[in-house]
Amino acid sequence: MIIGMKTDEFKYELVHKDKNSNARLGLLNVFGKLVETPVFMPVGTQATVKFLDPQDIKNIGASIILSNTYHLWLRPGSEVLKKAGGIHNFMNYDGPILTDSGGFQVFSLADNRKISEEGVSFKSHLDGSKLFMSPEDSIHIQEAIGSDIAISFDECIPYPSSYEYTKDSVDRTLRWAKRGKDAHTRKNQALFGVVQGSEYPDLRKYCAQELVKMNFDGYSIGGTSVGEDKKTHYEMLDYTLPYLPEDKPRYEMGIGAVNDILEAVERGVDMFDCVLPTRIARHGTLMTSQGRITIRKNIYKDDFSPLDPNCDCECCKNYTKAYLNHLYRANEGLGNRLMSIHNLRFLIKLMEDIRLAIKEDRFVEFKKDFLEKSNFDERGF
RNA sequence: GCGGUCGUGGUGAAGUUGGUUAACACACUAGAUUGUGGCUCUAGCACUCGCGAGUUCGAGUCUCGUCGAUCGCC
Repeated sequence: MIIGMKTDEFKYELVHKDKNSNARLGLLNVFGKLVETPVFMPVGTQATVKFLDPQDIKNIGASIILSNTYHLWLRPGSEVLKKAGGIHNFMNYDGPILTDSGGFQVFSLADNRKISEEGVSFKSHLDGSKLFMSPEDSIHIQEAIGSDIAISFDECIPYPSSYEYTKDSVDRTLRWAKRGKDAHTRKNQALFGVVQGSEYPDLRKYCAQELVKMNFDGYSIGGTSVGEDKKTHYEMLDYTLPYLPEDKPRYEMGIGAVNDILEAVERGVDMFDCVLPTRIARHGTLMTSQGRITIRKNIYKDDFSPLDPNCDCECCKNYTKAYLNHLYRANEGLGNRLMSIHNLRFLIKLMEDIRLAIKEDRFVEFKKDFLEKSNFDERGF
């Protein structure tokens, strides 16, 4: 907590705007806990960033993490989290936590879902039981979880979707946003609305403007990176960001490739989360200053150099590629932990560099430079 | 010494009454991975059935020999 920072408010402060782009440096006061933006939020779906404990999370420089309403609702359930005194107590992590609404999971991994005006019925991926989630349910669960930032329950539609379907869906998502906002009672929890609208400029604009009228604490941009090409992806941002207020944080959901992050920051996005760094780490793919390294390959079995000589993480400072190759092949938990730490640190360090570049009005050069030197392919990892 | 059983890829092993491209798993190799179902998904990888000879149109599958492993008996 910073002295003078109010512990009872959620506030975004625009610190500096880059002279040559829409990139912006900001400070987010999350009820007394400080988050510098642009920021990358590690994902801890089930009240844990897989393989990392809270000390690891702090050590890599993460200032806020993400968790998930759908997963925590199914297990351990709202009652347990209430009894625990909220997710911070439960997982022994005192930093800010944002919860996704569960909307995405209902659409991405639950079977037999049916969307109605009231909400979504679907089958649990754990035991197949029939469940139902309404926008109000999502908010109530997030209040029980006790996250610092809650997200409106929205429909993340596939790409491509027809204009007609998208229009209907946007209207429903807006009605759901209103209902969620009306159901939200916690004063010490911020609530973000989610802009949908697929690739359609007027629908993105409409959705953003209608949400802004409802005056949320921040605005998420959803429905990107769902199969569209990069050009379309960035256009979706172009169609959305001009309609979001300057004094509120903007969060693009589910983004973690370096080119996507840089393009979004350039357009004025402040917050990101993604499973990408941790998921690919567990599968043996690492993002480094030399480009992409697939650690499971045979060429690393006796390579005793560090994973990334330019990285300051626990993994790179203390261990060799050969050791990581061995840990991967032996399916040892330590490998998952070290490689997750590295990939997260890589992105968090990128965000630190981005913030410095914005502060010094050289973001555009920084971006160009980074992309030229990074050796990643067009996917951005 | 006698009798039985077995001998298939890096590994464990399927292989009907002998019949097209030798199952499957692990390992290995190469991909995938963006609001997380950690240990996932996709694809590839065996001129060959211990060795030699024979029977047959055709043998991993039958016969003989030989080498090796293993069990039992003396």
